[in-house]
Amino acid sequence: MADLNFKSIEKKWQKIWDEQGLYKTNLTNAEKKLYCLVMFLYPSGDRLHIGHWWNYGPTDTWARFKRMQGFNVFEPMGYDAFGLPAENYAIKVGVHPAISTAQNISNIREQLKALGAMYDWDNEINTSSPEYYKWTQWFFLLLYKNKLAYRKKAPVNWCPSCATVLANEQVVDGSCERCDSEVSQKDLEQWFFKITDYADKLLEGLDRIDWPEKTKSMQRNWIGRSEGALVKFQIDGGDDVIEVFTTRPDTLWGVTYMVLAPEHPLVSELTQPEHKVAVETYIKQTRKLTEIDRTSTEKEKTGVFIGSYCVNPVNGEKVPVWIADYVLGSYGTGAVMAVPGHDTRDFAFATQYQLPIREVISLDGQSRIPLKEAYTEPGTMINSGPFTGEPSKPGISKVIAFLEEKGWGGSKVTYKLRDWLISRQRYWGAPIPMIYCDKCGAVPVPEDQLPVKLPEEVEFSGSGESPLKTNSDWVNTPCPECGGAGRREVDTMDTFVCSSWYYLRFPNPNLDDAPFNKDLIDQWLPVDQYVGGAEHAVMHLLYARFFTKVLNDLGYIKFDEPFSRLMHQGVITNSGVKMSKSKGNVINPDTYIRDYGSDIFRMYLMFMGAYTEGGDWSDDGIHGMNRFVNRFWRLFEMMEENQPIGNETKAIQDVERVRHNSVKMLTHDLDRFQFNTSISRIMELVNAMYLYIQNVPADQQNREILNEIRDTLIQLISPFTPHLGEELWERTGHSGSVFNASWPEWDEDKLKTDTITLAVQVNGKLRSNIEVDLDSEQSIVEAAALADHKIKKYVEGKQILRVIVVKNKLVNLVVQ
RNA sequence: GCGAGAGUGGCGAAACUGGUAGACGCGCUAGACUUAGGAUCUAGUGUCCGUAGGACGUGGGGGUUCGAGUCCCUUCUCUCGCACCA
Repeated sequence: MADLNFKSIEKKWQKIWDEQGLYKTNLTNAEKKLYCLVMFLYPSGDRLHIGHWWNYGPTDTWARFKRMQGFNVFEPMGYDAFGLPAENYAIKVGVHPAISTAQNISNIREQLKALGAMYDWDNEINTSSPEYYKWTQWFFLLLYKNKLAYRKKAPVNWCPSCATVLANEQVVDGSCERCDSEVSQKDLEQWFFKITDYADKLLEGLDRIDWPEKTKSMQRNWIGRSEGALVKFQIDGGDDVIEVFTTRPDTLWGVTYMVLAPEHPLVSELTQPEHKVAVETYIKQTRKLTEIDRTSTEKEKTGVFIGSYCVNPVNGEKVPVWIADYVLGSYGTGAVMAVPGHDTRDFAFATQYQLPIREVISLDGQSRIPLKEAYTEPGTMINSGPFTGEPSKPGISKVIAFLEEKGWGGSKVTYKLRDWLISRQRYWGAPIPMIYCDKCGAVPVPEDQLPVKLPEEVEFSGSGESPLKTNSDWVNTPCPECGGAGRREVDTMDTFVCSSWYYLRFPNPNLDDAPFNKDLIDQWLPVDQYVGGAEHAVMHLLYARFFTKVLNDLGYIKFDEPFSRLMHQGVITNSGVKMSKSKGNVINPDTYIRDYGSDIFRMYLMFMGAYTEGGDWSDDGIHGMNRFVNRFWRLFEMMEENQPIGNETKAIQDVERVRHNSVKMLTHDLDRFQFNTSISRIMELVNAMYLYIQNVPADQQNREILNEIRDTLIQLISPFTPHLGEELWERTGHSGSVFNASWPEWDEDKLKTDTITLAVQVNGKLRSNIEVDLDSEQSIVEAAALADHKIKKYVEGKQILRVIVVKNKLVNLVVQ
């Protein structure tokens, strides 16, 4: 047995796996199926970095472990291949995105193979291939037909650097999620998916899935369901009605003014001539503010009176109408009834502009006028007409009923969630399959004409005009309805549309008459284990759930949640800074893989720390992992050269105990993605083996048990170092792949020892250790503890008040 | 500002329902084998004082308990998420 040559064994086993099709999943058998999916990757021109390995390596280790536990594991990989970087590259260098993407994919596929994962390469998918995006377009039409896709002109988020609009989810603190540029507002006619129709379903489903609580709460937060009332305020001396949404209808009697968002449609109509200049100036100012400035809680509240009044329906009072930028046009009705006595924002505004503050809720029914701050807690309704004296909490529904009865309003649920804007003014995406005809309007492309292929000949300007516009041959097409002159939609779809359904495609990536095979995916989905970055919490993960729910509603699939269990890998930083190409601090794994091999590198990553935590990159310990894996290898070398031939039974028991303990702990830890502690269990077993082999002569060493432990060791390490595992499995005379061998079992009885060392404490402080029989009675333990010579001096001449015995753990003597 | 999570040796980190803090590893020290070793093996390694043996130790302060890294209160620091949502 020669020194470990990882290069040759990696190549050797990758070739064998490939030839034997070891990782081709038999999808016709869904018994004990396990669909393990890691978020697919964007094929950029860069090499895979440490973050990719951190994402894919451990997940593959987990999948291999599950396979050995007897699961029929399906672990596919694909490419989220549409997107801006390829197009920006085309603008800069002139290489067509289709060419650069194909090149990147073929490079990345090679790198992925070096990782040695169990990917089923026959099931690879590429979202930019016509065979795939045909079905992305089909989904668009499906949503369109079901009134879940619509076109409207609306103020939308515009990223000047990406030269396209963005969905709300892609705007982070007023900046582009992708490039950090400040996002501005533009009025454009765009396509939306009606995800808001699914707000309640998206909320409800969260209770049924095993996801990190944090992610679920982010989604709940994003959906932002809020229950309250809609109240109609008639304009004084006019026909117009201002509708407001409020969660506190119980404070209706405390309204002293009304605030509209500056962009509210009634503003211009209600502005009186003498206020016009001020109002217009204010609106202009608001426009200039970025979303961040406008929604900053730090900012002092501003606003102007527009000259009109409206009437509070419950008491007939005239209240002035203001506009203020703290009221958002996009939430609720874009109008707020201001109750400064019981809302901190209204209070601040009223104080600023000396508007009246009225008290209508009181903790105990006693008035505290003048209020020093808004009282926002529940209490007793006061100065509230017929409701005076009512407790405010139940008062909410009573007032709602009252409003309904009078026709002044009613109950209402509002959401923060907005419809998903999917149009992008870019080239490298799936074309939206719509045609505009002067006679027939917007006409969907008939399904049998899909895919609407991306034309190759376009001009990439990056100007913000859709590049597809520049190919008039492509744009001009007959209207499918009337045959007259039609024009194709020139925007493409957000790439999040492509990734909203890719997990459905993997089992049947080449199906050409449907996006997926219903029978097959009803058996194989939902995904049992999904792994990916937490940054997708309210984007991809919300959109994918939406798609699944739509398909479920329309009867296409049986399940309504795509990912049963979700895990987020942590982030690997470099000196505390998140790695990114733009910062130029990306650590390339290539040199490590060259020096140590993919197995050792993967295992070192997993040993660094908790998977979900991530951590700061340092290669300080990689040398130690190299040492360990070589030590592991040498153990086999030693056993081969100096074959154990005895049947000694005493010392071997210690090794057996470690073995069973290692198997037990590792099985438990691996299940929960606790790779670092799993690895330390293997190390413990290796250490125990070394001790044994070095202390017991080979002619006495228990041959049979050692051979068993040897096999166990290979099985335990294989998910971490798959190439090494296979090599050792073969060298120790096994036929077939170690990944077809079953995961070792442990025997609880083997973990026990006859005697056990107990800690002896006096007044809670450790003073000695005693040896007693396993499961000894309290009286025996107590006597043994008192007999201990070290303990004697702590107890002598003192009164023993209490003796606490924790079975097989410790004894604590409480003395005075 | 609100919410969640975290803070443990020189370093990466362990510790199940409160029960011997620091598993496993890096680094370091000593020894062995060596022409040599940045290889390997063995032993040691929380801090302080020491001869046995002690004292102190999980961000700080307080509490509950026979016993607290773990539970409670308070405070500091960091990370993440949300942030005028009516």
